[in-house]
Amino acid sequence: MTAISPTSQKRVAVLKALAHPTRLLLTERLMQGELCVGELRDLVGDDVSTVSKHLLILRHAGVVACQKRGLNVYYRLACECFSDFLQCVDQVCPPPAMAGSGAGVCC
Amino acid sequence: MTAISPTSQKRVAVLKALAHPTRLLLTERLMQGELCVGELRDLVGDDVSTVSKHLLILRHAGVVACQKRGLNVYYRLACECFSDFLQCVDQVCPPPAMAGSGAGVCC
DNA sequence: AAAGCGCTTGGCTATTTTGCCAAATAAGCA
DNA sequence: TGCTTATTTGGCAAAATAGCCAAGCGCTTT
Repeated sequence: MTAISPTSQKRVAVLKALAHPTRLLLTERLMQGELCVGELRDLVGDDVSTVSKHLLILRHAGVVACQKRGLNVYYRLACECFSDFLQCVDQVCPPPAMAGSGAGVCC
Repeated sequence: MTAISPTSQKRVAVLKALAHPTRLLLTERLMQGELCVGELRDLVGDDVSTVSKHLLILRHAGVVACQKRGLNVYYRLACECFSDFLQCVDQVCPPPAMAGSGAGVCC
């Protein structure tokens, strides 16, 4: 019955935000640079409203940030360390494609 | 409508496994060393069957591994790089408690 | 072999999440 | 001002997840 610490709560929020195929795809794509909602919708193929809600969740978790310019809202990563983060995820247990490539130091 | 890559699928599996307060707590605790299911149940306070199912999810994602010894099943982290992983999570956007401590390089 | 202990699995309900449509809002343009 | 475009919000039904109880299974001990 150990209580959950504020730090762990924040971790869960970030992890939850990224633990969805569409939201991870959006975030991975934003590593290449900012995009507006319409462009992101084309990328994932969902309804715009759905994409907008996914982006809200990512924003809420502090993963992405946005800026309105004219009619468009441009989204970008809230921090550049995201590629390091993905490398860490892959190292927890390397994905099949990378197994044996030496990329994962454990498992 | 971009398809999800096998690598991203694996990432989602890992992230999903950890994106639950109880499962994150279990995993954080296993950083200190292996424990059996009964001990982990005492830690989180849920029903044993619930804990067992959480552990199955973590095992399936490759986060933890287990070994049966006598009557008990002992769980441990599948790889030692997990503390690095947590640091990465915290850096995506530092938790309130660590904000301003210099621990997070971005946001 | 029978009973006890630790864990897992099956099954069920409650809760949460997802994703669509429709409507509302905001900003540029005729 | 009114129209069009880009995005967000509300609301709902479908799907996924969580957590409890009960039953099953494998070891160990007697």
